[in-house]
Amino acid sequence: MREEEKRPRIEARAPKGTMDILPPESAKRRKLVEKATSLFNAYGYREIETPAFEHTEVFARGIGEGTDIVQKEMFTFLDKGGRSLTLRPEATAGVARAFVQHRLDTRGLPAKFYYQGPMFRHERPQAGRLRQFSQLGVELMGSPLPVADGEVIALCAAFFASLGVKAELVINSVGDQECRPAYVETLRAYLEENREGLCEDCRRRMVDNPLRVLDCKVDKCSSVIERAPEIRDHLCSGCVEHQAMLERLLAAAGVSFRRDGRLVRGLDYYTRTVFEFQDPELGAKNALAAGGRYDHLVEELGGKPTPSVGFSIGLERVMLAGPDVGDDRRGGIYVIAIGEAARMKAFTLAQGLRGAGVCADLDHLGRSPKAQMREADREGFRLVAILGEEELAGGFVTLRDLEGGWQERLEESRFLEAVEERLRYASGGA
RNA sequence: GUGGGGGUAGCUCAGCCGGCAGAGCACCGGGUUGUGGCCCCGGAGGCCGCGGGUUCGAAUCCCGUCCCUCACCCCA
Repeated sequence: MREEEKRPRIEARAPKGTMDILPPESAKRRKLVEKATSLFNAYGYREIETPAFEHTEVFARGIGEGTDIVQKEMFTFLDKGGRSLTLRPEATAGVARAFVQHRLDTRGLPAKFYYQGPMFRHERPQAGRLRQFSQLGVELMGSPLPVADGEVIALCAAFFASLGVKAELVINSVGDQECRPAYVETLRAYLEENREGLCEDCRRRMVDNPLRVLDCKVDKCSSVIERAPEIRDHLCSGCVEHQAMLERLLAAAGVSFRRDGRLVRGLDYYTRTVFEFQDPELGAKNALAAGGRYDHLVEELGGKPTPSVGFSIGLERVMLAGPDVGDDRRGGIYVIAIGEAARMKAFTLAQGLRGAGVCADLDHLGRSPKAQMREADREGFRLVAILGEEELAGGFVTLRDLEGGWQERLEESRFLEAVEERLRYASGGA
């Protein structure tokens, strides 16, 4: 005991960039996830779970050695055999790896998966950016056609619509292996000529990833960027047609969008379509969801060419956008015992209710009737069962409705049926 | 990795021209020998982030340090 007092206090705090999800919030998140996954199911996607960490090469190869994610944002560690492992910074590379490992192409294409779970990036946290965060997403693998892009984008739009979240869709094409290399060279040459007008970061970027200069928000660069050659004017005919068809599909589906030639995503695997759903009111971290086509990722990881498209939604960011996941209705029943004799009865009554599938709780602190009542109210119960000397003697239970305020006496034999009846009107239950 | 703001009760914050550590909300109890919310009364709850310095005296001034937060880069 004395020695324990000398030990320094432990830091009872979640690590930087991580957070605990506490009750009212946790229920809201759960509802949001359920809403999303049932929507994914409705579109024919089935769940895939991949590990929270992979061999580091999966991400280095898949996402791209030159990306910020791989260069500075990965949680990487060695296992006891000296093998390098990395906590997944995103899900697509792992899904693609699983696709290759299990020869999922042999089950018939396209393969449609959704996933949900924590991702990890070693970054400085800020609003809407955490080191551990949750993503929900889908992958439609094996189709090169614009209808695949159109489907996943429409699905994502439907998700935001169902939550009443305003999310503005921005799309672009980053070209493919046929036209992008030439464009990148054109762009690099242009930037080289105008390096005087670029910030330091961009001078560095133009060497290993010129596309990202287009994303720069530094004022100094804006005039150079505005006059820069646009990918749109350098796409090959295949990419032009793909983009045009996608836009027609979106228009036909009633999905509105904005084209932005400067939208460039930070992952190297994207080809042709890239898109983001942005919340203009959310501030700096305004991308609620993002995705695109990745026609060569599966080959890159050792599989057959498998053109694919997908997106992922940032759960925490959607939560910040104030999604409508329905009201919390009162439900369930709290059993109040008055007097010691009644406590035994209250316990068995609660057990009986629970056994019948009714949400029921009771006092665990031996508190006064008033305190039990207050507890029932605070915890959001719809009904209260009251058991006292009178009830015990008369063989009945007093049932009170906390929402309506009325109360009634019920014969014990008819009690369960009556409770179920009342709660049915209250919809759902806690 | 770079810059700004901030660490005082569970939460949101006041106190900061040094002089007894406060408010609102939340929590617990009472007002109602067995009845919630509203109201009234009471109670509990603090290494004033941590370490050092100045001073008779530091939440307050100085130095260091850690942490949180917002923003940049980048990203969901």
